Amino acid sequence: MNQATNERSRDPSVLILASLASGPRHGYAMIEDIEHFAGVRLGPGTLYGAIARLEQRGLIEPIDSADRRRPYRLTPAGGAVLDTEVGAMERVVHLARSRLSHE
Amino acid sequence: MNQATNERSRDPSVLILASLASGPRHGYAMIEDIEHFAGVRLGPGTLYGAIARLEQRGLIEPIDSADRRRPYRLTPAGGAVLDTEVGAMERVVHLARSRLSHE
DNA sequence: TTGACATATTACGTAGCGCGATATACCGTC
DNA sequence: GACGGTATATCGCGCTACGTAATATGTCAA
Repeated sequence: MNQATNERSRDPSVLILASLASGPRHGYAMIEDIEHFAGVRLGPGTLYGAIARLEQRGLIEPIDSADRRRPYRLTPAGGAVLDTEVGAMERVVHLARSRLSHE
Repeated sequence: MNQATNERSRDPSVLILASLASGPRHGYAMIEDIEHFAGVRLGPGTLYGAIARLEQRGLIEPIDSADRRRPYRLTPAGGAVLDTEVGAMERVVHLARSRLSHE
């Protein structure tokens, strides 16, 4: 049984990249950061799954830490992808906005 | 073998809603409209699958036509959802932009 | 010590995407 | 009118990522 009244567009990967755009963070901190700026609280599976995929794609990378936290940071490639993504979203946003308004 | 170098954020459902925001359209016309404004050409399975789900959720509805085309239009609920979605995307876009720039 | 919280890992079911193959109707052209 | 191409939609299927929940483990305060 999943969510039924579900609104899309909280694409975990983009949210993670956006979260890391302000500096390195570990998973749990991302959860809270994302919750603040996007109003979505990602579950652990969702988050760490997405993190693993992003790391595999070379868009984020872990940095060492003393404690058991696993901080990550954006790679240059990750920054570029985020930038591209954001540009694409922006275009859709503007088009939808103009279509919605002049209707 | 699926897409590997895949960039997310071309969420078919949002694209369809955005396409219909300028007036009724049938599936095939959406494919081309979306290709123009988003640069993505959705495959038939992707498109008609998403259309069916949107209809089930009451966000779009079919209108009658003489020929074999099946035009759809946004329902009020669909317009509202699109508006909300777009607002959410916009917030993420702005945040990511500001984080990317001042870094 | 105990209990609450922070943090991460794993397992699993499921939905939606992406692709390809297949219909069928329509249109022009010879 | 037959033929080939395009417009338009349907179906089936694999696969991935999402979502949820259960579990581990470390940390800190009382």
